[in-house]
Amino acid sequence: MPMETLLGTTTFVLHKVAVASRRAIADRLGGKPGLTLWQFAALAELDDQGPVAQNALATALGMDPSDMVRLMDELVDRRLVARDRDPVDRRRYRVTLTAGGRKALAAGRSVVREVEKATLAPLTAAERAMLHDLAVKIHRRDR
Amino acid sequence: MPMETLLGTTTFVLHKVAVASRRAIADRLGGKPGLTLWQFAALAELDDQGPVAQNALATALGMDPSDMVRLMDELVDRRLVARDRDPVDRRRYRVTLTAGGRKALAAGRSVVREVEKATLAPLTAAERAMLHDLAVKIHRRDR
DNA sequence: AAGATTAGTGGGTGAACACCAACTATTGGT
DNA sequence: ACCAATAGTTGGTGTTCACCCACTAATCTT
Repeated sequence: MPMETLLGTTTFVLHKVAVASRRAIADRLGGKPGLTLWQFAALAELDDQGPVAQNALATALGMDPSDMVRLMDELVDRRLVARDRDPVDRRRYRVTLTAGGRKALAAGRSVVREVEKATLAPLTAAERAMLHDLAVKIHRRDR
Repeated sequence: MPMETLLGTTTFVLHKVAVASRRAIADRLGGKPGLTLWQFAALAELDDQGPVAQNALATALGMDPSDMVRLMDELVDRRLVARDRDPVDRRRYRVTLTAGGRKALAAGRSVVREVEKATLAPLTAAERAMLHDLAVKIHRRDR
């Protein structure tokens, strides 16, 4: 594999693959679950962390707080999350997943699993595990 | 590693890594070589394929022909490529790398190599090779 | 009580991206 | 000669993304 071609650079190929799967996931998240990628990520993060403030959620996902507001506005509208003032510190919200939110999250996860399965189909189970490990290893130092 | 978290989905982590390295490369390409990612890709593709028509270049890179026009306009302006009508079919251009273009490409490549090296630093040489193989394997079926 | 800090909000920006329609010049098919 | 198809060009579109500033309400510091 020639080192000088675009296909010879790992990050380039990685990027191609990642963007393709991102688009596939985004497209299919827009279907049944009716979620954007960010909305899905927010729901997933909420599920991981339990009730949190909007701000914490925003920084956890590496996005601007003002963008998080608008994201939450819609999720609240659709009753996927509940946004109540934190009684301890009334500047903050306590954002929690509703039953509907959990349902949407589950639907989203199954979409992600499907696409992931299709994307990684050319690999054996061992290779998939290896790829995941390597990606995580990079991601850790990288952040 | 829990399958249900965001960090448990391979494509998600892959995407994070890929986007980070893309940004790093784009930032540093903007420095000394003064190139955008697309411009760099075009130069690299030109070097791979030799003189080609703009259209062929556009489809090779998966971009719109009209966007390629504007990209080429700037590269021609900066004398990084020469754009001459193909004498055989005068609808086409024969786009060729100039000496300056080759120089810019070399500078770009060294940037890419540096960033790639830094990005993949947490991995051993064997792991880097493995990662590249896996990425290419996915990319092939995926296209 | 005053001033600094933090959470959330609203409004807005500029760049990148991925297109699309309409047009000219040229060529190939018949 | 005529028509269809192709290469390139121009001038747009709408979306996403990643910000930034100014502001309110609440809290913390002193």
